[in-house]
Amino acid sequence: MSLTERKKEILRAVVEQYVDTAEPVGSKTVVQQLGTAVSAATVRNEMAELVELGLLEQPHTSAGRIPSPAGYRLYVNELMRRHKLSQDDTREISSSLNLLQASGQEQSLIDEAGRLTSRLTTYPAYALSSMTGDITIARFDLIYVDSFTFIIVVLLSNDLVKNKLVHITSPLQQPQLVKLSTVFNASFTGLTEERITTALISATERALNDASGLVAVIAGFCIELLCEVKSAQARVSGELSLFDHPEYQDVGKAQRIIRYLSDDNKLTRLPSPESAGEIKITIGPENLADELRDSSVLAVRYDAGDDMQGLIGVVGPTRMDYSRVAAHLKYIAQGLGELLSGGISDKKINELGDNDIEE
Amino acid sequence: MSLTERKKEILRAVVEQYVDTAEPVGSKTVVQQLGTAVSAATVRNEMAELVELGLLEQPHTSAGRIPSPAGYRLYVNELMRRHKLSQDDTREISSSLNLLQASGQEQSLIDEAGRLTSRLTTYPAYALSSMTGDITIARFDLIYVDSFTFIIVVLLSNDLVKNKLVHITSPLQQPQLVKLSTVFNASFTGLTEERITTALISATERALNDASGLVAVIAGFCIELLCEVKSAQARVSGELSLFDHPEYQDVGKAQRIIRYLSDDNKLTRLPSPESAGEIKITIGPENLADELRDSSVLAVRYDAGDDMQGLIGVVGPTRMDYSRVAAHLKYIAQGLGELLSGGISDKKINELGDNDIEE
DNA sequence: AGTTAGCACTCTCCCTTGTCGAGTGCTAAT
DNA sequence: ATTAGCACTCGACAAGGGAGAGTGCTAACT
Repeated sequence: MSLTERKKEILRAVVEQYVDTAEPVGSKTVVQQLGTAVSAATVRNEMAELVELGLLEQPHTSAGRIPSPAGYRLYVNELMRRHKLSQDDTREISSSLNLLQASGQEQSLIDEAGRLTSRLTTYPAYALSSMTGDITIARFDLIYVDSFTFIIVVLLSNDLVKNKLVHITSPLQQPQLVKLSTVFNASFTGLTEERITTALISATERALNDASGLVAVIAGFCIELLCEVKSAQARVSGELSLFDHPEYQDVGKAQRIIRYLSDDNKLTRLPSPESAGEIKITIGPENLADELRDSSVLAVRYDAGDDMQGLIGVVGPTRMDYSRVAAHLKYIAQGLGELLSGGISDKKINELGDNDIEE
Repeated sequence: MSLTERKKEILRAVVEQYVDTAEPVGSKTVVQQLGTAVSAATVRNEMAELVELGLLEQPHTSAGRIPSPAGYRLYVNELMRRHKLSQDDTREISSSLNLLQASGQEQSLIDEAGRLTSRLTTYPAYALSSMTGDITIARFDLIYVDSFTFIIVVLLSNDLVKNKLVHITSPLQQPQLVKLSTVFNASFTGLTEERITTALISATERALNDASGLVAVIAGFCIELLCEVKSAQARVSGELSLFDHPEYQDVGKAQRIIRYLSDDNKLTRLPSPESAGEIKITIGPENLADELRDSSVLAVRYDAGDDMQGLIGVVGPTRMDYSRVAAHLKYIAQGLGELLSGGISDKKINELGDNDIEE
């Protein structure tokens, strides 16, 4: 599919104008936008051909043109210019992320990245993270509080610490706790969740001569932990910003999308790019999900060290400033990746070069 | 203010009909609703007087009547009949709460109560909790991981356990950690947040001969914890259900309320009942906040033991089935209170008696 | 052959007009 | 005090018409 240079310019003008105003674009407006001096009539002829090719659409006979999904696609693939983030934007992203980095909580950092994305793009954003590497228990401590109470503290291989206060019915003395913890450190560290089997648990029970079910409680806590940490975390933010856009003034339409986004399972099935830093753009009917048929999704992957990666994405109307949103996404993903993997808090996020867009 | 019995019946009929249909109620409809055999004309006269008294309103000359805020108030205070929860409802509440009780997380139990409230009432719900008693540190442990890493584990007086993994730049050996923890246990336990002063911190630093700022880091963590736990937690759920009601079809109006609810500070300033189990109903303009001027708020207080209490509330249109919502709220609050305070997991929540409504 | 001006045509938007029905307020009779 | 009757008011809805924006087509121009 090779269009004349002029057709491309007209298509670009229509897309950019329409993204800006949300009104069908007429031939006269295109002439104004276009640098080249051609008449409205010429542009009309060209636009008629673009409709023929399926790149533009006409809401009705005597209205201007709007881009079709295929038109957006072509625009995104070939015509889109790189959007340069403003100083304000880069500064806000860097400072927001660096601030949270200080407080240290991984999940809240990812959440914040989502919120930030939503705020800057004015569209709902979602953030997923998942662990790729195996997570195991690195270390195990039992703290004696009183004879009916102790605390389990578990250090995971990804440096997360989890704890649980346990009340028991039959008294227990400190030496017994120490023994318990020694055994657990010996036999439960370094194991992934699947390898903590019932066989292992009952073997441990026998070794410790435990009839009170204490071993089972502690082992259960470990399994729960490992499952929880391994499973992908999804968080959506800024759902309400949908209503700020004219295409979602219809409450039902917006609600369908918000409902869709609130389902974690569905989120994980959204399109995702092949590698870190790439941006995957899915336009209107390219979306498999019915609910998103007239919306577009942009997603970027971030890598945080070897054992963790995730996705940040945005959902909005097909009439979206793809270039601007892509630039934001890419910058945030890069920053997040650096913060999560390095943990080198002194290293500042640098300004970005250019954006690679992947189909 | 004493109305004739018939006026009261008419008012009740108008309120109940309007709550049901959301359409202004005409004299003919009232006659149908009313048991007594009177003509439409009589009802018209009566309704005209009720308008005079400010209890009913007329959207325009030739429309039916709708209740004014004062009308709702009178209805709630004097005319409302007690709503009996259905078996399904009580069963759903009990099982949802008991289920989460098992998993043991306090915050998530409160959250779930909010979600449940929202789902059952079909209105957005909020849930707050706050500690009334003083919270202190009950116990203090430092776990040695390697010479550059240790874990702080803190047991609070309300049985919460918190931890933090700390990386340090200058190496530290286990004996030093033990010493640190002994000193902290001696001087930081039993203190409320305000009593951890900079003076205390520097005194501790001197006592331990600490120049590395380690004491400051640990003390900072303690202060942070105590603040976090003391401050009220607020969670809103079901915001989107607003859109299911005709009075919030206007996106802007609904958005204003949702925005209002998303501000934790404002939530804590919402009206709250005097004592546990009472329901506080605030109708339309009785609300101080402008954003809620044409909505109503129902809130119930729950007590969970001596040192914790909270609020569950619901926001909806003034045209609301106050009786039904109040019954749900009261039942949920009672269940939540029992679960949080007793922790006696075997004791089932019993069916409720009657509801006391407080102005 | 590509480009342009001119012009009739089409369609939406918005305003006005007219009709219908629900519900009222008033009056006079019971 | 209650009721029947009746004129009146107002919103909802459909129909009609003018204005404006933009198109498609044709014929002339380069």
